[in-house]
Amino acid sequence: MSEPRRLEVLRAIVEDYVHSREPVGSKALVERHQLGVSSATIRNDMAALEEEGLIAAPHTSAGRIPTDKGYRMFVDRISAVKPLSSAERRAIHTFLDQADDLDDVLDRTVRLLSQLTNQVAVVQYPQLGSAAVRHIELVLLAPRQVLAVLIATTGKVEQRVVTLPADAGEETLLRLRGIFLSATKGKLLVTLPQRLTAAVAACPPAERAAAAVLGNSLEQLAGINREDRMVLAGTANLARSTGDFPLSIGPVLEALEEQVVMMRLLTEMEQDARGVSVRIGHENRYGGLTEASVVATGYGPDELAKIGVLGPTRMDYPTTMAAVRAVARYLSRILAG
Amino acid sequence: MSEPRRLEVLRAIVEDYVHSREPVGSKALVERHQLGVSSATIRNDMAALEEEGLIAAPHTSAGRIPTDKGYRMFVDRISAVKPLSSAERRAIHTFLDQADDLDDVLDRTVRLLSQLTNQVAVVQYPQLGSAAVRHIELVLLAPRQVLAVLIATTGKVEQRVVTLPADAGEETLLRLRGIFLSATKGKLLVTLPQRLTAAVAACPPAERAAAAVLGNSLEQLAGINREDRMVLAGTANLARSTGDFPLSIGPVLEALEEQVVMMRLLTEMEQDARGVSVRIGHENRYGGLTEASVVATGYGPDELAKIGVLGPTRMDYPTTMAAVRAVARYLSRILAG
DNA sequence: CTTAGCACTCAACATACCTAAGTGCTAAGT
DNA sequence: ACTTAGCACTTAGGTATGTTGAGTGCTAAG
Repeated sequence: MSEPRRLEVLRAIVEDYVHSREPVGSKALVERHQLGVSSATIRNDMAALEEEGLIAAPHTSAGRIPTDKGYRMFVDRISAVKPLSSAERRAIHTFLDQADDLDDVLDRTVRLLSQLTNQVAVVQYPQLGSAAVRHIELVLLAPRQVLAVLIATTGKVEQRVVTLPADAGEETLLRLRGIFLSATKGKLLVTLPQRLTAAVAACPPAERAAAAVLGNSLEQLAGINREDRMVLAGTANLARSTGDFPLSIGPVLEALEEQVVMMRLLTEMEQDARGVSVRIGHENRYGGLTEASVVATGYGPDELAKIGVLGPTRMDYPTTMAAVRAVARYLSRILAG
Repeated sequence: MSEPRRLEVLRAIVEDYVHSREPVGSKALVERHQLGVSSATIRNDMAALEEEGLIAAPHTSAGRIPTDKGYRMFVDRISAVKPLSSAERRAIHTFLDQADDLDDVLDRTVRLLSQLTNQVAVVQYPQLGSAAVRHIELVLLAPRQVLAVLIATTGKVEQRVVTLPADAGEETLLRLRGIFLSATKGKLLVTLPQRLTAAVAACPPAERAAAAVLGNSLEQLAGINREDRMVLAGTANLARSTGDFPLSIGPVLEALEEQVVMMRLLTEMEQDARGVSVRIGHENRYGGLTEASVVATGYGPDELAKIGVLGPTRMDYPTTMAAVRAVARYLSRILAG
C-alpha cells in the first residue's frame, strides 16, 4: 500500500466529489481514473485514508467524501493552482480597466470575482492604517462648523463635519491645517495619533481647544479604531450551492451581514507561499461558517487589505485559488498605477 | 350569502394562513373565529371567493390559501394598520437616536426595520436632487490634481479627484470656487447643470478649460445622472421564510444585488392615503420577485427617497405596514432635526 | 502487496395501504 | 332565500413492506 498512491486516491476522490457532488465509491474511481489497480486495492487505500480522518462515509454503504482535514491535505500537498483560461484573463482586464474611482474599482472587482468563481466574493477596503497621509483639508462651513477631510495615498478620502467648541476664523483654520499637515504629511496613518497629539500640544493656547477637537476627528478619520467596510457580491450564488447540499444558507448570510465577523476572519488569514490562504470548514471558528470555506489573499501595496471568496467546503480549490490570486494581482496593479 | 361576511371570511383566511403557514379549511375557520355560522356555510362562501379569484386551493382536498388578488383585497379593504407596541416604539427611538452621520443613520434604520419585521429591509439614500447646495470646496492636491467636494443640505458629502487639463495655482482655484459658490450656494441640486454651465461661460478665458472640467465633475457629484445607492439588511431573514415555502431565494437575492431593479421598483411605488404602498406578488413585474411582496413608503422632507421591506407574499401586512410607516416617520424627523 | 469473490449493510426507490382533512353537492330545515 | 346536516368523493401524507443497487469489509488465494 504505497504512500504516493494513497494521496493519488485522495486527489481523485476530492476531484470527483467536487465535480459530481456525490459520495464516490471505489468502483467508480478505478473507472474514471487510470490508477492501475483494482477496486479492492482502492478499498484498502480508502480504509487507510478513513483511518487517518481524511475521508468519511455518510453511511455504511455509500461512497466516501473528503473531510475538512482531507480538503486541507488536498490543498496543501496535492493540488496545483490551475492557471486561468485566456478568456478569463481577458475578462479581468477588460472589465476592470473601465473603472474610474476606488469605489467603482472595488465594486467591479467583487462582481467579477463572484462571476469567475460562482461564489460569494468579498473585498475589504484598502486599510488606511497601512497608507500614508496625502493631504488634510479643513473647510469652514459655518463659524463653528468645520469639514475635516483626510486624503490617503491609497486614494481613499474620508470626511466628517466637526463642531468646534468656539467660533473660529478662516485664518485660524488655515494655520491649524498648516500645523497638522507639516506634522503628518507623508507619514503613515498608523502613526497619526502620536503625531497629532504632539501637534496639538504645540499650538498656541488660544487655539488649543479647537485643535484638540480637530485632531481627534482626524484620528478617527484615519480609521484606526473603526474596522473598515467591505463590499460583497454574488450572494445569490449561495442559493445554488445550498440547493444541492446542507450548507444552511441562513447562518452564512448572517455572517456576511455581520461585517465584523468577516473582517476579522479575513484579517486573520495569513497567506502562504503560493500567495493564497485557505480556511476550510471548521477551521473557521465562527459557528455559522463551519460548512464553508474561504479563499483569500492580500492586495495593494503591502497586501494588507484582503480579497477573497466564500463557498461550500466542496469547492474547486485549484480554480478558485487561481481566480482569487489573478484578480488580486490585477487589482494591485490598478491601484498602484 | 352576505357580502360583509364573505369579506370577513377572507380576512380570517388571510390571518390564519399568515399565522399557520398552512392552507386553511372551513372547519378550522369556524373553530378559530366567531363567525356564527356552520362550516357548510363557510364552504359556500369560500366557493364564491374562489370564483372571484381571491383564494385558491393547492389541491382538491386541501384548505384554501389567498391569491395575490386576495391579499390585495385584504390590504386595500379589510385590514387596519396595526399600531406598534410601545416596546417597539421605544426601540426605534433609542436605537436611532444614537446615530451620528447620515451613513450611520441609514445603516441603523435598515437594521432596525429588518429586525422589527423579520424581513429584508431596504432604504434608498436621500435623493440629492431634492436637496440644495450647502458648500463647494476645491482642494489642490498636486499641480494638476484637484479634489472637488460637494456638500448638500441633507448632510451628504460627495467628493472626487479631478485631473485638470493644465496646471493651476491656489489663487485660480480659490477664484473658481468663489464663482461656483456664488452661482449655486443654496440652490437646488437639480438646477446645478444650467447654473454651472452659465458660471463656466462667465469665467475669464484663461481659466475656462479648468472651470469646464471642474463644473462637469460637480455636476456628476450632484448625482443627477447616476442612480443613487441603497442599503439593505436582513437578507438572512429570507432563508427562514424560504425554508417553509417556495419563495425560491436565488432570484430574490439576485434582484437585491442588482440594485437597479430594486431602485426602479421602489421609485415606482406611489403611496396611497394611508401613507404606505404595497406591491404584492405578480404586481412586481420583475421576474424574480413574483412570489414576494414589497411594502414601502417615502421619507425625508419631500418623501422622495423610499424605505421599505421585502418578504414573501404571505406576510403580516398590517404589522409590517405599521413598522415601515413608523420607522419612516422617525427617520424623517431625525433628518429634519 | 494485490485481487477476486462473497456476504452484508443500507439509502433510495417503489408499492400498497390507510388515514385525516377537506371539498362539493343534495336534501331537509328555518 | 339562506343555512345546515349528511354523505360520497378526492387526495396529500404517513407507515409498513418489499426490492434494488451501490458500496463496503473480509478472507483466501495469487
